[in-house]
This record gives sequence, structure tokens and C-alpha cells, in this order.
Amino acid sequence: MPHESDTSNPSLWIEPRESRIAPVARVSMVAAVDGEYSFAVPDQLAGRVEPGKRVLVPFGKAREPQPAFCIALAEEAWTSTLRPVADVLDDQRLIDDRLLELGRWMSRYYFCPLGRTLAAMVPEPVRSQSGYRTVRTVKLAAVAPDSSSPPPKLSRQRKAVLDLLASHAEGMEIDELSEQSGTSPAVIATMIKAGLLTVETRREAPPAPNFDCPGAEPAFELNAHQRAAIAAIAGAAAEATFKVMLLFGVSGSGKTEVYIHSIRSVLARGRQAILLVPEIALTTQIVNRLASRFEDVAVIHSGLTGVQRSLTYTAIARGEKRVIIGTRSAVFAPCPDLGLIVVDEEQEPSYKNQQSPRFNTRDVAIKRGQLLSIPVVLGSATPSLETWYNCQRLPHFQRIDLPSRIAGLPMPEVRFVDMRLEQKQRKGIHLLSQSMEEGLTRTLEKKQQAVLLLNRRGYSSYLVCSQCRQPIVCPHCRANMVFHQSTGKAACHYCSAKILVPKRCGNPSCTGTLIRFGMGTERVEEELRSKFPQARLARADSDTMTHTRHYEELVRSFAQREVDVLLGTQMIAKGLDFPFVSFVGVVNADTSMSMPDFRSAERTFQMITQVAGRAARAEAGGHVVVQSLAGESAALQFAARHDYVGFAGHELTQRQRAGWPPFSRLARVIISHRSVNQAQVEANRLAERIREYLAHHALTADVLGPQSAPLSRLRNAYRFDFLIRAPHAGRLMEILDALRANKILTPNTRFALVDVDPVALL
DNA sequence: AGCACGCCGACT
DNA sequence: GTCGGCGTGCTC
Repeated sequence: MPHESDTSNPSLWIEPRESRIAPVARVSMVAAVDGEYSFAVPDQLAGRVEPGKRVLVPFGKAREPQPAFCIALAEEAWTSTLRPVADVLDDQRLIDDRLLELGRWMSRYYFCPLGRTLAAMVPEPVRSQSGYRTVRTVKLAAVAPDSSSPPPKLSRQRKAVLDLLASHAEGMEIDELSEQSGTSPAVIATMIKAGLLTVETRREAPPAPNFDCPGAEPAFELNAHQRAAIAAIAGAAAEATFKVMLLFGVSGSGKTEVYIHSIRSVLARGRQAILLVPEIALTTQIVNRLASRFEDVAVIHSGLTGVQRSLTYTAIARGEKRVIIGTRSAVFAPCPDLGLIVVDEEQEPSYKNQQSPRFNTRDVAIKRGQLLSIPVVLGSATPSLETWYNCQRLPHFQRIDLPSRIAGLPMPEVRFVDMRLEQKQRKGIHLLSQSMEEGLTRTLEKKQQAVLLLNRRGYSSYLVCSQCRQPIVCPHCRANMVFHQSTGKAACHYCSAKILVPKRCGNPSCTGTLIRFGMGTERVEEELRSKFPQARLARADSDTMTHTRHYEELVRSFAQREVDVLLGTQMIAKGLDFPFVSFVGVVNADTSMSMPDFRSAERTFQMITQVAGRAARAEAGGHVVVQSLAGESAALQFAARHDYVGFAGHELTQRQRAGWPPFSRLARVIISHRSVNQAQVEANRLAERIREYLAHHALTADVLGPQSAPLSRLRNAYRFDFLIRAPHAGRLMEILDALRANKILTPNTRFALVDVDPVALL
């Protein structure tokens, strides 16, 4: 065993070469390796290695060089111990400086290795240049310096080629050259071989797909509130200052027109705009409506092919596409001159990426706006409490109200039915209350349409105690369990746990008998069919809507009034705007209430408001009936009065009292392991280490848990989770940075997963 | 992500 | 006694 200064074996001794200043590439691996590493840039790659390009580097003990993102170039003193970059993978930069900066922030904030973050920002087809074609440009070979020798005799064809190229110094493509000189490609190939011509190959993007579908401008005039909103947004965009503007307006208050005019003002200044939407499949209508009002539009959605995606991305980077409409990933659109970002329905949980990096698109949009000094518009009728609170406390958050509804229509009337009373008063099991039936009857008589919302799929039902009305809940997830006729067991839809149905209520002081309280769409459909045999019915849930086109077909038939009653799950609460819908029924408002989450009241309020909005276009004034087992919670009462401001005030008080966001920031740490004990042990150990660290460094933050995680036993692993709660985002990031630096918790900590700003604790 | 180092069970 | 299982930790 050679000791440190052993020089007897030359192979163990690295000759200390003279240290010199030379280019060094700072790199982060595409693989899930945290941290930045340095590699020397060899002379033959000088100029080609650039930040935002991928390189291959001899990393670790791997035999083959591994892909990495170059994130910076530095002139540094280095020694021969620094290994050289092996190759450069991209000839164009994939990520510009601004996006690189955004990626750096995301990597820190969302606790994800930088390389993985950057990889998530650039779609795979873009990295592999899908749809690019190889262009071969032919040029004259450099003239030999020896001009004294007589020019060689040339055939007529060869001379034609050379003459033509003489007047095209920039070179010509082979086809073009062949055609214009009247020479066969074979002759050109021979000339290349003979060294008379040189060839340069480069990869070039053909034109991107065209998304433009110009439509007519609507005839109506903007109201004063809309004009004021547009002026405020356009003003901020003109000043090029970072500002977050909450456009707060109920459904039908004309937010979309404000988006359109604001974006136009930005385009008029020659800049680009991004419009983010939660889920394109569910919002095709509105996306098409938006897209038809602009030129140079790109719509980014999951249905694009790799080639379309790659070419669209390139066109955006070239500034050829100027309005980018899309879901999560569109927030990374490589706009060279971005002037505005709009986030529609900013409160939507689908903005949260559920894979690493677990970013919230809205917050990334805000960060991007800050880095670029441009305004970010957040639109919502029911803003997230985070945004609402930010508007109250932060100077750069501004609320813009759109208080009135365009057509001056009244808000729909909302009524509640307590299903516990209903069941006592009525014989037999009824999923639809008398109020619900009356509402449907009236709607059908008036030849109008109805929407019924339900939160459970399948032909199944809850098991509820006939005495105390407590439902059977999953031991793992605390969510209501669902009875399956076929197996006779109760199942949890979240973690797939199944238990034999007990005979009696689990509450020891009650021991009432269990009754089935049916909630499945199929079961409601059955009841609807028997009570309203004349109604034309359509059902939309994840069982029947397996494809986007099913959904589109449904929307079409509903729009053409081939359907009277649309029954469906959450998906129908969004995006559908039809003037003949005058009745909306919520079959059970309880499912979202039973979720073990501090946000359940907020979600319930949003759900009721959203679904009530479906009845908001009815001229005669719509009606909403909400059935519930839980009675009227504060959230339901505020929703009935369409009082978001009141709800927000009430709920913020609750949150402050309990120390939940927005009065704190959370990072959820999830530990999963195949063995229950191991999962618990690991979770306890990690939580304890973090507690110690926080206490030792006098950091005002706490650790809540661990506890058996809802949704445990997911994919054959038991899960435990705990929360790191910090007073504000800066502190949370500080803590996560420190834990990362001290290797207490890293993105690669075994069995652990970190979700910063979780949208659901389920 | 790879790949090596390290410490416990079935073999020529 | 070794060969090899995969648990743990590091990679400029």
C-alpha cells in the first residue's frame, strides 16, 4: 500500500504540471446527481463548449462519458487533475442565460439536481432535434495559393457549377446547385471528391407547424373595468417592471378578453407572450377561442408529436411564434423577448408538476417574470389563498377586480340539501334529493340543460353508519372507502387497500348498523334514468372519457343540445361554457371535505363556485343544488353567497391560527419502503436529524410528523411523511440548502422524496 | 445514473 | 476458505 508521498511508482504519481489559466466548463449531470463539477475544455472543443449546451464528460467511474449540461464557462487556474470534456452534444444552445438562471432557482427551491431540472425544461424531442433535416451546403474550395500554374481545363458542366458558386459566396444546397447549373448531382459529387468543392453539413429546422386559425373579432365592447385592467397590465408591460397582477373576476366577467388585449399590447411592442392554462384537454374550447384571435400562435399540448414539439420550440426561440399557449411545460418556452406571462386559473392544482422537479407552474412563471422584469398576470374567480394574501402584503402584487358580469346576468342561486334530513324524511334510498329532482324537472320542462357533478366513479357506494352517520374510512389514507358489490369488500380508491366490511359501526360508543350510501356515476345514472326516462343523458368520468376525442365529442353533442343532462366527475366542472345550462347539481359535496388536508375548505369553495359557474350563462338565472351529508360548512355558506372575499377572510384567519400556508411554507418529505418498519424507522431518524439541525442552528422552523402517509402502500411501498414548516419561502429555501450542503437531506437521500409547496397532503 | 467498495450466505 | 449477493456512498 503506497503511502501519500510514494513516488516509486510513476503511474500513481500525477506530475504536477504548471498551473495555468484555461477555460473550465462548469457542468451538472443529466442523471440524478446533485451538484456542479468542473471539466477542462480541450483546445479542439474551445468555442463549441457553451453554457446551455449538453456535453459528454468522463464522470466518476463510468466507462462511457456521461451527458451533462454545461452551465457556465470560467477562466480558472487548473491543473492536470481536471479531466477534459469528451464531446459537445448540441451545436445550438438549448437554454439561454435567462432560462438557465430560472433553472438554477428551480433546482434550489424545488430540491432537484440542476441537470435534471434543465432536462425537464427542454423537451426530449428538442434535445434530439426531432424533425430537423440535414442540409449540405456546397462551396468553392479555397483557391490554391499557387496561381502561377495555368488553370486546369474544365468541362462545360464543371465550369457551370464553379461559375454559379462564384456568385453565391455563401454556398448552395446540392439540389439547388444541380438544378440551377443544369448539372447532375453525380457530377457535383465527383467534383467534391476531386477537392474542387467543399461541403458543410448542418442541421436545419423546417418550418414549424402552423397553429393559426384566424377568427372574427367579437362585436361587443369592453366595459370600463376591462379597459382599466388592460391599461394597468399594458402599462406595466410598457414599463418593463416586474409585477404580479391578480385579475380577480367571476366566470363571465370577461377575463379572457383582458388577456387577449393585454397580450396584443405586448405584441405591438414586438415582444412575445405566454398564456398558461391548466389542462388543454379540458379547455379546448377556450384555447381555440384564444388562438383564433392572434397570429403566430403556438399551442403546446400533450397531443403534439415529437417533431411538432421540437419544431415549435425552435420557432419560438427564433421569435417566429409570438403567442405561446400551453400547459405546464409552456412556462419554459424559449422566448428570446418575452413581455408578458398570463396564468389562467392560477389556483388550479394541476399546475403542480407531480414528478421531479415538483414545480408549481404559477410560481415558476412569477419567478421568470421577476428575472425578466416583466408583468405576470394571474387570473381567477377563486384565487389561491397564497395569491390573495400576497396581494394584501406585497407591494409588487396588485389586485385588479372585474366585478361585473358582461351580460349583466345575475349569479345563479345556490341551495343546500342536508342529505341526512332527506334520508330521514324519505322512504328508500335516494341519491337525488327532492330539490334536485324539482330542479331537473323544471330545467327539462323549459327545454334547457343540466349538469350534475359527482366525485366518485364506478358503481359503488360509501358505507355510512345508520346511527352516527360516520363513514368507513381507509386506515391508511383516512379517505372514505367505497363498497364493491362484486367482492363484498370496502376498497380505498387512493391506495387500493381492501378490507372486509365490518358488521357494525367502528365507533365503540355507537355500534349502529352500516348502510350503503351510493355515490357512483353509474348508480346515479340509473336513478336518473328511472326518474327522468325522457331525458337524454350523457356520462363523463374517467371510465368513459379515455381519450381527448371522447371528451371533445361529448362537448360537441352537449353544445348542439343533443344531450339534456350531463353527469360527470370533476372534469365537467371546468371549461364548459354553454348558454343553455340553467341547472347544476352537486350530488355530494362531501368528498372534498373528507380529505385530510388544510386546503379542503378552499377546494370545496372552489369546486362549488366553479361548478356553479356552469349555470352562470343562463339568461333566466341559473340554479344550483348542492347535496351534502356534512351540513353547511362555512365554505359552503360562502360559496352559496358567491362571496369569495368573505371566504378568503374567514379561511385566512383559520390558516393563521393553525400556522398553515400562506402563513408558512411547507416542504413535505415522503419516505417509502417495502417494509413498514423500515419506512417508519427511516422517517423517524430523518425527521429527528432535521429537528436537531434546526434546533442547533436556532432556525425558526418546525418538523411536523412523521406519520403514516395518506396514500400509503402506493406501488407496493409503505409511506411515512413529515412536513418541514418554515415561516416564509426564503427561510424554507435556506433550510433546504443547508440540509443539502450538510448531506442531512439531499435529492438522493435513500427512500426519501421532497415535495416543496405540496398542493395536496394526500 | 453507474460503478466500486464492503460485509454476510452457498459453494468448487 | 472463496465467490458473489446487493446495501451504501461517491463522482470535478
